[in-house]
Amino acid sequence: MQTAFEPDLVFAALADATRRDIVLRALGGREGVVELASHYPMSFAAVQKHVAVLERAGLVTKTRIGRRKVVRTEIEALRHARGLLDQYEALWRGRIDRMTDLIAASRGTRT
Amino acid sequence: MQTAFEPDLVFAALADATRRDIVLRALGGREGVVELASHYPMSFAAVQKHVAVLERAGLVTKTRIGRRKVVRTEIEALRHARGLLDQYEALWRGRIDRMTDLIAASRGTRT
DNA sequence: CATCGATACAACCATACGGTTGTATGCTAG
DNA sequence: CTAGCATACAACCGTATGGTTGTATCGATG
Repeated sequence: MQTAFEPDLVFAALADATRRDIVLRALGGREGVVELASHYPMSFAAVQKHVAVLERAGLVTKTRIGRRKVVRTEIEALRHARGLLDQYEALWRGRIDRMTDLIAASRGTRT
Repeated sequence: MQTAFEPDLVFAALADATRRDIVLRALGGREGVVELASHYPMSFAAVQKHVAVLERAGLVTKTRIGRRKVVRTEIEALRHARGLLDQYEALWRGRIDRMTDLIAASRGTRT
């Protein structure tokens, strides 16, 4: 079972450049936390925390391989986030339609 | 000129349920800050701060109408955020393609 | 001009966040 | 079993965030 989609956690996780970069690197699903950490000018522990944030948000998963844990991006979570923004746009279009309807209605039927 | 798209600010702004709701309500572009505040169980000043966060992120704009300032969602900013997630997915597909290429290449030419 | 309604802003508090270092756990290899 | 690498976690620090209340500004109106 996957982690439930929590918009707060997902958007908060994406609100940091380092974490967005980790998401990109983890698309390959080959690097462990040490390899990931080597790319950033901060301590290993800091990167580990970022990975933990991404993991809680469901954006990445870790799978043990030997003595390492490989980090892999969950593309579905990204799609889910995108879908939420899609909904906003759909609602927006819905409002436009409704306003258009109102205008049409008021032109036709007064009141 | 519009506010530059700052992923950190945009995603951080979207990482709060109250702010996401304000974005939805402001799609209509009719309510002032007081009207918006009336929908939430917090002080007027708190809602005002949320609106300010959204404004800094470029997700909403305020326009003076009489003595009120009407808050309206900038749908383009939402599209922009969605576009970034689209790019992630595109990159992901790119990786798949590249991996497929690698596999094909290694089948042909052995390392 | 005095007032009132709508908005803005400052000061303050508690908690969360991003970073650090240090210590503990888990696997793999000799 | 011991050694060592990869990972995890705890404690700590400075700053940001989300909330509060109180005061100040701005614009319309009597």
